[in-house]
Amino acid sequence: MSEHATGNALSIGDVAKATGLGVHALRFFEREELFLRPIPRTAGGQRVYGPEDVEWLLLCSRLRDSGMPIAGVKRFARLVRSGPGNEPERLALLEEHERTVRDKIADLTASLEIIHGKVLTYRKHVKDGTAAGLWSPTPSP
Amino acid sequence: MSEHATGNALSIGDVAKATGLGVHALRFFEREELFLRPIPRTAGGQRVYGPEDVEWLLLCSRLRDSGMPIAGVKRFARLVRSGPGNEPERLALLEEHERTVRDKIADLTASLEIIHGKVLTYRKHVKDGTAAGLWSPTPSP
DNA sequence: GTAGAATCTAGACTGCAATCTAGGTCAAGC
DNA sequence: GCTTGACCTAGATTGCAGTCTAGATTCTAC
Repeated sequence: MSEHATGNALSIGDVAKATGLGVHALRFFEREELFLRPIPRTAGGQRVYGPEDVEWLLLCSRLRDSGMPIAGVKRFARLVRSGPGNEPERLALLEEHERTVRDKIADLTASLEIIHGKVLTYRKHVKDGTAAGLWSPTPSP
Repeated sequence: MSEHATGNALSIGDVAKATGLGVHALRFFEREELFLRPIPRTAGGQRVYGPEDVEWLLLCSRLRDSGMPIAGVKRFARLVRSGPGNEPERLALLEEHERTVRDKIADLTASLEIIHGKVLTYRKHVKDGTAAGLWSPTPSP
């Protein structure tokens, strides 16, 4: 199934390579109903994916990596699966997630500033050899 | 212990309020040796914290919230506890964490761009009423 | 036609980081 | 002095998100 694809059929291993997900994760996602359609099988029962499944998985990975829980992806998948008519709900879900990602970035940036401040302090003290007694959390340790 | 502090003694509940951590988490942190010193106790066995413990916990929270695992915080605490002389190691640990935080922010920003793109697409289609058929992961769903 | 790689299922297991439980003890206000 | 709320320990449990196992089957290449 990996070779000279007659068109676009992909094995689970191909999809794993293409998405960076493990085969276990792909089967898990299917159990969790994160796909947009029932993945077809060969006569022998092996999964046959199409490129659109890979596309979808890449989006799912983005959502997951940016902190959306499986349950959120599942809700989005369910909306998409249920066809046209619920676009405002999909939009709301995405907007909500966008907000949480922005908040996350803001939090990380705030933490980064503090951490970077510590780094600068330590660099200075290590360079000067004046490091003794360094520790108290702000702004020293 | 919460009232008119004679100086600065804090109960576990006070510290929980001050740091946003739960009392369970504070006891857990102590078992994990994340503190810079053994927390003293009253005659009756109750923990007595000082403001410096709160300061330290606030830094720990920043490190945790920015993705440093407990084991990392523990290593840092151990370095600080073991006194002057290892500042270059502390610096290395903080620099390493700073790098991972920057990477995390970069990843989130990349995801955010994709998500925001979807949001824009959905907004447009919902507004136009042309939403039918929207779904394929890039750039539609 | 057969060896070896890849895949299948159901279900058990992992790791992290708390969080909660049970069964008490302690302390502060009235 | 007593009630009520905060606190104590040790250990069990939770939740999330995979990840792995075992044992069987299928597919691919020679």
